[in-house]
Amino acid sequence: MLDIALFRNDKDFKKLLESEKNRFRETKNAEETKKYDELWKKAKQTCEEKKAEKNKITKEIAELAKNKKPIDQLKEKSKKIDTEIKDLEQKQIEYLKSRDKYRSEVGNILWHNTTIGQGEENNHLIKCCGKAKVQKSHIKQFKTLSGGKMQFEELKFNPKSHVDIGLEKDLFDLERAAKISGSRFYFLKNKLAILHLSILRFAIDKLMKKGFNFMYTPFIVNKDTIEKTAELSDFEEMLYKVGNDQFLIATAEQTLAGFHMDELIPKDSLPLKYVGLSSCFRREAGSHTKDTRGIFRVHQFDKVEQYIFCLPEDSEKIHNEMIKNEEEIIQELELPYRLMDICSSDLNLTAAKKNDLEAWMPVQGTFRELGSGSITTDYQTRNLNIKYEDKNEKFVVHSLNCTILASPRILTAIIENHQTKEGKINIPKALWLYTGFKEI
RNA sequence: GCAGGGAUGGCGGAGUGGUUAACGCGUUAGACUGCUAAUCUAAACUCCGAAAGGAGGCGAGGGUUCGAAUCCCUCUUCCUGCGCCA
Repeated sequence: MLDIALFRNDKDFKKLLESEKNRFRETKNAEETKKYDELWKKAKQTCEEKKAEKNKITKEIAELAKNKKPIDQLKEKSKKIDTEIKDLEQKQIEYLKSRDKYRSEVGNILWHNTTIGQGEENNHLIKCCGKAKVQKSHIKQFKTLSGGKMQFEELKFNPKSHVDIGLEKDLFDLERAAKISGSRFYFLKNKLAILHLSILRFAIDKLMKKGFNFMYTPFIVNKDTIEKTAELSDFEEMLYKVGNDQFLIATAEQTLAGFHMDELIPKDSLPLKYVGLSSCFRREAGSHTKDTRGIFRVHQFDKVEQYIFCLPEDSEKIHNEMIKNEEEIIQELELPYRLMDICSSDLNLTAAKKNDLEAWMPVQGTFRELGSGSITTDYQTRNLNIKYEDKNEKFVVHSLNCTILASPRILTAIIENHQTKEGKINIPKALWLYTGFKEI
């Protein structure tokens, strides 16, 4: 959540309200936060005055007891104050709870160059990369979606969807998965399962070469951690609860963010760069009709994720680096993609800025998200209490996250883009060493 | 799973019911001497407050007490031993 100081200072509060308006959100959360903060402060003050009074009496008793003098009268007085304190304390706690409930619903302050706009159609196209294979009937739409900036060649055959190819070539089993687990589950089979493993390892090796620490993280976190790393809406739509108070992670971002919880990080060790591998679990509630066929949108997948802790002034530079890392990987997988700046209304609360990388899908005739990277400033790290020290003063570190790739989603892009007229799937050269085969 | 022992500042570590959580290391600032070394002095948990000041803090949450790091209960977590196990 945001620094409470931003709500107290008029100038900052104005900026904050403007940011909320630019997100096309009501300013009620911010206003209620401010209101309850003031109530809390007042209640706290009166409560502390009572406590001070009581502490004074306690000290007097200690003095009397030392000299073996009677203390009964003061004891009575102290007990009386106690009941008053209890009431005041109750009030104080309630105000603080309300304050932070509203505060957690205020979005991060938008980054200076975040695209302001409402609705997906206002996302801003940053760049295109690669050469797309486009069916004749999709050319017009392709040109619009790529802003006319992307190279393409017309497909000379009718491409098959990843679902058809997968079933034809016995690369996954969806029916049996549905029978034993439910919809949106899958068995990956044979060479496709190998490709899945290969692609993860390929990505991890690449990032380790860039100096990232590789982390294979837990898949389950406790309530405390999930509350500090997820947003309220995630609990309703995304997260699986297991056991009493534990949750399956929806992304390694949650474990990596929590890795340094309650730590004071030496300034000169920043930035701390992590690349995590984990399975991810998502309920996908509220997306019942979307992408139901195949392995594009599933309840369980594996993801390689970058997560970096850094100094506030380095956020933007590092964000760009992380996006570049993602791009490099997708380029080596020879997938045509576009990079989008997500507009303000479509940002999650944590993100001040978010860029999505979307691959061209020749069968659907549209771009689909492969991953995204966000500037989150100190929004998560404040909850997690991760600080660094500079000249004996403590500051909250900043953090950023960015996908490298998620599989099996990326497999759908590979299958559809790299299929040949003869019905084969070409494996990108970069993966040969890992797969041990060049085509499926 | 069972039994025993722990959890105190950035780190190490004392403190077994009474006013201000000792001490050491490291950090920062200042002084001093050719010096960034040594030495000396000071500062540094969190919250409210412009400040003066006040409140809360010893893994978390409760309780006993005028008063709890210290006593009691529940939980979390770590260590040791035993058991089980891919």
